[in-house]
Amino acid sequence: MATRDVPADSGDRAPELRPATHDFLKALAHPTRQKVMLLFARGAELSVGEVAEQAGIGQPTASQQLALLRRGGILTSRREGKTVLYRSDKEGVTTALADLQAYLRVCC
Amino acid sequence: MATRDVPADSGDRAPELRPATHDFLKALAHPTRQKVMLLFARGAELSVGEVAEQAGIGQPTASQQLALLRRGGILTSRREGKTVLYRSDKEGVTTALADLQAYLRVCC
DNA sequence: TTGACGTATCTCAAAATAGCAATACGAGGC
DNA sequence: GCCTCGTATTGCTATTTTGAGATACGTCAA
Repeated sequence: MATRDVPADSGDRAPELRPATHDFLKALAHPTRQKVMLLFARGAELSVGEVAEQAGIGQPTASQQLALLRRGGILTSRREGKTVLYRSDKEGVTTALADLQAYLRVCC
Repeated sequence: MATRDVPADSGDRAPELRPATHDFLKALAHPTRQKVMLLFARGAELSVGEVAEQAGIGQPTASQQLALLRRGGILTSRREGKTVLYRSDKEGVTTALADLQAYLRVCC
């Protein structure tokens, strides 16, 4: 019963992936969301409708996938009047990447 | 027709994730496989049966998940008589991580 | 308030995935 | 050859995920 009592990284290294990093991996592990992310190159800030149009998906689908990417710490959003603008979350990505590397250092 | 003619990184940057990196992300984006990977800490070399037992999963399931991890470039395998021994693929992980970072540099 | 516009949520069908039992394959030992 | 052990593959079902249509919510203008 001492296999997963450690919360996050109490000691020298992280024993397993943080839930946030798991969401990060799941968010990126799908072609549609990978394509969506490329729309945000160079710090572009896009509305849900723009993402839907440029990615060739419906508006509800875009809203859902953007929410998943935000949960994964890859995007952030802010309201601008009626529209919601998304942009990449550089800090969230850095954090997830660091946790992933720490995990891989342990098991590889 | 000029959306995905580039093989990997012919120019300055990688426009999208390589298929191998996609498999890498999918392989890691699941709790069972994350748990399995922790069994390979410190360069441990394990048979399919050992993984099944230590991870608390059936032998066919272990075989399948190990195959997915191998396809993702995270594990390698070799035969030793009747048993097949898996261990982490340090080089594959490094390659996938580098491609992932290049991708994130573009879109974030 | 009402109406218009953009976004989020709900509901559902199709597709992908995880896991197991049964079974086939492969490598020794006899 | 046959038998045994370890692994891979084959169905198969249960769960999850994707994507779309319909609809509710939120914000602004009039």
